[in-house]
Amino acid sequence: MSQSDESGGRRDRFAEVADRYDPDAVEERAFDHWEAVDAYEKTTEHRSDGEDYFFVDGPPYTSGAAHMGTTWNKALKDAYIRYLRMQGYDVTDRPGYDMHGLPIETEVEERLGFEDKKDIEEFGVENFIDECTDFAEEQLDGLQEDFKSFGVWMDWDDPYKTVSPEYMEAAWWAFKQVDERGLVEQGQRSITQCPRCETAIAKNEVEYHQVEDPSIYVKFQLKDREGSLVIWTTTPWTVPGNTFVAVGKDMTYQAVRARKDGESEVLYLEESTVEEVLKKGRYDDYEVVEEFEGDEMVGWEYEHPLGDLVDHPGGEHAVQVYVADYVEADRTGLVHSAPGHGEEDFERGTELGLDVFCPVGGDGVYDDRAGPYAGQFVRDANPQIMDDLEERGLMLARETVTHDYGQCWRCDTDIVQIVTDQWFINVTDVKADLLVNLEDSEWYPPGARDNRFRNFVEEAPDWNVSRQRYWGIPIPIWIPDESVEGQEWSGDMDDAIVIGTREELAERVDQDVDPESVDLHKPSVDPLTITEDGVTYTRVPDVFDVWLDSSVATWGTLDYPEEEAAFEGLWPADLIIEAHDQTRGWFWSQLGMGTAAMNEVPYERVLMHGWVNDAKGEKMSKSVGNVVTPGEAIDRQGVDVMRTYLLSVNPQGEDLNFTWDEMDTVRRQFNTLWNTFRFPMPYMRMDGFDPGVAPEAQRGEGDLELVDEWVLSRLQTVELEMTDHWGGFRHDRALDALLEFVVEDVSRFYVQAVRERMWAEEDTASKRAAYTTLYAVLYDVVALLAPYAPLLAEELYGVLVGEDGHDTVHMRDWPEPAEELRDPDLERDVEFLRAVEAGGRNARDQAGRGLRWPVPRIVVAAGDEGVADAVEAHRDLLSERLNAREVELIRPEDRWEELSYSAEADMSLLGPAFGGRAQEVMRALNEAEVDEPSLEALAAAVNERLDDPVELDAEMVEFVTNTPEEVAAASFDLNGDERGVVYVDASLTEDIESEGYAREVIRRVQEMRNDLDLEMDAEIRLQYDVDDDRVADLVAEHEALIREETRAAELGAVDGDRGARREWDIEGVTVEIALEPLATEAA
RNA sequence: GGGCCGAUAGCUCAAUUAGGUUGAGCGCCACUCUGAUAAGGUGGAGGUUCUCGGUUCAAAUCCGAGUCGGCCCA
Repeated sequence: MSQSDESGGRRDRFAEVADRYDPDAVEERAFDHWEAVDAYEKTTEHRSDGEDYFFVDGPPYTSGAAHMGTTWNKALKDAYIRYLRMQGYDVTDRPGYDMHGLPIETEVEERLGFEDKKDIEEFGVENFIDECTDFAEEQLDGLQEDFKSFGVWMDWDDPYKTVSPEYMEAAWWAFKQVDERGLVEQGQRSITQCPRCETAIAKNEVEYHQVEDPSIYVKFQLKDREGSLVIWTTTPWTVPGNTFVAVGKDMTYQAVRARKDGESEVLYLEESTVEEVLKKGRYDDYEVVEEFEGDEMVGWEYEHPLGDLVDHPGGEHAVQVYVADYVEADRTGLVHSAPGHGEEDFERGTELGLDVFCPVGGDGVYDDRAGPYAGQFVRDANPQIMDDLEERGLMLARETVTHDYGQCWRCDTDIVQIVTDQWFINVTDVKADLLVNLEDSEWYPPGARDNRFRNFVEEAPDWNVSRQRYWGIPIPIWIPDESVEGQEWSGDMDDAIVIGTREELAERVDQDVDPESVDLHKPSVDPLTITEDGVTYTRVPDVFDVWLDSSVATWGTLDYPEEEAAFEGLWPADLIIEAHDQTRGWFWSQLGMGTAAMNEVPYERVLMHGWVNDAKGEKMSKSVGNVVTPGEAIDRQGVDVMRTYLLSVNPQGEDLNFTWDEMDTVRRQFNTLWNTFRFPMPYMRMDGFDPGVAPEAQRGEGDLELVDEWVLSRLQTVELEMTDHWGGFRHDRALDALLEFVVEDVSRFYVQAVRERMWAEEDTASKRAAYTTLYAVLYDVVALLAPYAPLLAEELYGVLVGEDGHDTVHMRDWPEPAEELRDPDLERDVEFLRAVEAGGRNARDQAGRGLRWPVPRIVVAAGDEGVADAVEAHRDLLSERLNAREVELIRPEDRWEELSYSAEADMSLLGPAFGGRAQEVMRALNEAEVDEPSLEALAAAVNERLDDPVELDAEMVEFVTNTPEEVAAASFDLNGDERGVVYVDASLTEDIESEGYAREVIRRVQEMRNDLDLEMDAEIRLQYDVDDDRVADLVAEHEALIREETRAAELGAVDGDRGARREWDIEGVTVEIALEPLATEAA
């Protein structure tokens, strides 16, 4: 940090920059600078009067570290926040963290060595919640440090946390709105339950794995007719709960008489399954007795297979056959249905008005109604149930099957499907509103909304928001305390109390509560009771599904309802940015909650990005070992390169395949960028160039030359394009435009073109014009770069402005293109010229004449008017770029008269046509040379050589263009379209040789200067001897040029042995060069 | 098993909106250049546009069926 000063790493304007771009050094300096000048605070303050822009951070879950996907997400958010600020907006940038939920509970349970809920109860719920809080805060700190290290600017001092009282209040408030709209209800649902965690878990929290389960075929004996229905199941433990058998309405069933060991019985099976099932039952043979359509079987009664053991409620319509649309024609085509377990069974059973019988508790253990199985864990009871069926002669076949089965995502316990009381938000009641509100959000990419999201919303079931756990927002429902005699809740929400705020809580509960300081977690609110109209209410014990927490983030971010002003002014969110997995996550939960609570979608724009996969497009996973962490990427190439790489790919829904190669490419481009900045600094410093404090105002000042006007015009065009791309959420394309401009236009063309002007020792108007132009370009480039590579941009901005300007580049306005500097015609002309130039270099290459040697002339045969006009208008530039004394232009309608044409004969056509004269004609053809490539001219030339004229055919000949001696030719094209030919006359004259040799000498001197590590403007004593009198004279003609280019204050013949000396071979001539630096004047 | 998305040069992507000879950058090879030097210039190799089938004078593009990868759901 030797170069830093008290302003925190900002250095003098035009200070010397390192030879190479060194991300570590740059980033350390920039971070220090930010801290020293309070760059973040100053930037937000700077925009505090701007138009509001309400961005909402989707809160990452506080378990686990930031991975490359999180990094991409935060880099995107940071880039847009920076960009929007540069556009003048006052952007809300409060980060958030999702801190409740089962994942953290299980982490903590694991830490404490807990097995199940009983351990938690013993430990104490309050203690457990404290542990969860500590764990979540610890994780939050880690994540936040990571995000800061990515150069992300958000309000790190004041993140919103889903565990804070004001945030939890936001959830309560929303839930109360939902209740007031009549959309809250308690109800039974078939849910996926983790028997270890003893809670419902969301379906998207279920993971599937391969397990081996029983696979049994069971006979259900019919009551009023002979025979049995045959059903198939992999869950014998659900057979006690059997309430009906489902058939397919239009499927065909057969009654078959099957024989085995001399006995026979009638079995009912779907027709296509008969063979297979009877084989499994080892029957000897069978005959089809009768056929039925599914709906003909409705109402058939059967004996419950375990009816004698289990306390099944039965009921008038139970234990019968019904049709259901979930039946498929496989296995047996008859589906054992237990509304107390399966989801489809439940729905169909409820529809049919059947009692729901679920003799299983939340811990997966049978209750007393299960008779002999009571007290057993359901899966442990499987063998006994199968034995009982066997004993009753009902088991047709008993096998095992390996299939996918769901398990809890946190503790890997196999789930059970049971029916329990849960709390729901009835989103299905407002399905139409959901679909209307969804249209109010604008998605990038648009198809994600209209296909994937809409499909999901259309199919979405009611939202089960209750969890029977501890670490979450308590559900704010109080119902009559049923332990009090004479009180029983009606199940009607009108007879329940829903609390919406802390204030309301304090007002209504029987106990003393301070709304300012109350914590809303279970230990605080569980003991609170409400007594109204003689009825005492207690809170339901459940907590919210953690997805409900983040669904209120748009108002939670604003501390609503505690703070009202911000909500009134800002809500709904202008923009959210998350990955495509959130379609069914946060994008959905917010739409659901927003619609249920306020009938609005809480966000106006969605940028939906993808996931980061490995180089082959496969998911990064620890077990596969293909994970790349952000830390590794930063170690290898730095923060700016990593960010810019992540921001260089399409952000709209597509996954990113992470490759080091691509990241290295960004590094190389930054190196070029770095060199582009480095190049003019020494000159500007030496000349004391002062761009003033408001460099924008200087654009176009001084004697601008064509290239200056051109590069300024290109800059305006690039700004236009970039702004356009940013507006369409394609910042990746904006980045392409920027880097192409920097690398192709500024570095490879403009800097090349102004090199000589900057090198001039005297203070010329031309040099100053080059300074102001390049300065203006670089000044805007740092701004355009800032959202992508905020640290590098900071460093380069510091080099450009020193102590002037803003404290940080991020306070800058996004560059506004200046129409008056934009000249599309000029840009197009230069494009043509660059094409011509490439052709010229190609031709020079062929002629073996490097750019250092001038050529007397080039001739451009323009293929069209556009090229011709461009060459005409900018001859000087072209002659300079191609180092040609003269540029001749041949317009498309003309022909260069120095070309001649000859022809090659096609003997396969000449032979048949001319027979014996073919040889003679061929010779004449090959010798003929004409001025224009026409058949008439050629025929005339040929016939001149022949005694008897012949008729020539166009097919017989192929024209060949002959260029004069010493002339090389190359065609050129633009974007693949051929636009003409460049001819380079590479003939030598004394004049040219003189300059060529002189430049060869200069080049060697430069190399020696370089070897001596001389400062750019260090003066030298130069001596040389040329071992060839003619060449010596030629070189001597350009001594002035040599002095100027090599900063040789003294020039003469080699004398003595002082200084560095070296012998060179230049085109076969030995040249001895000696040089030494002259002492600089006293410093 | 279902929905959505993707597959084009070794890599990253463009060309798909009206069907008309598949392109760029990077990488690679050869030559060249040497005061931006971990650069610059010129040339070159590299493609069954995932596969199969269909529509069409003509398909990377439209239709159908698959394969592989991703997300979500079962």
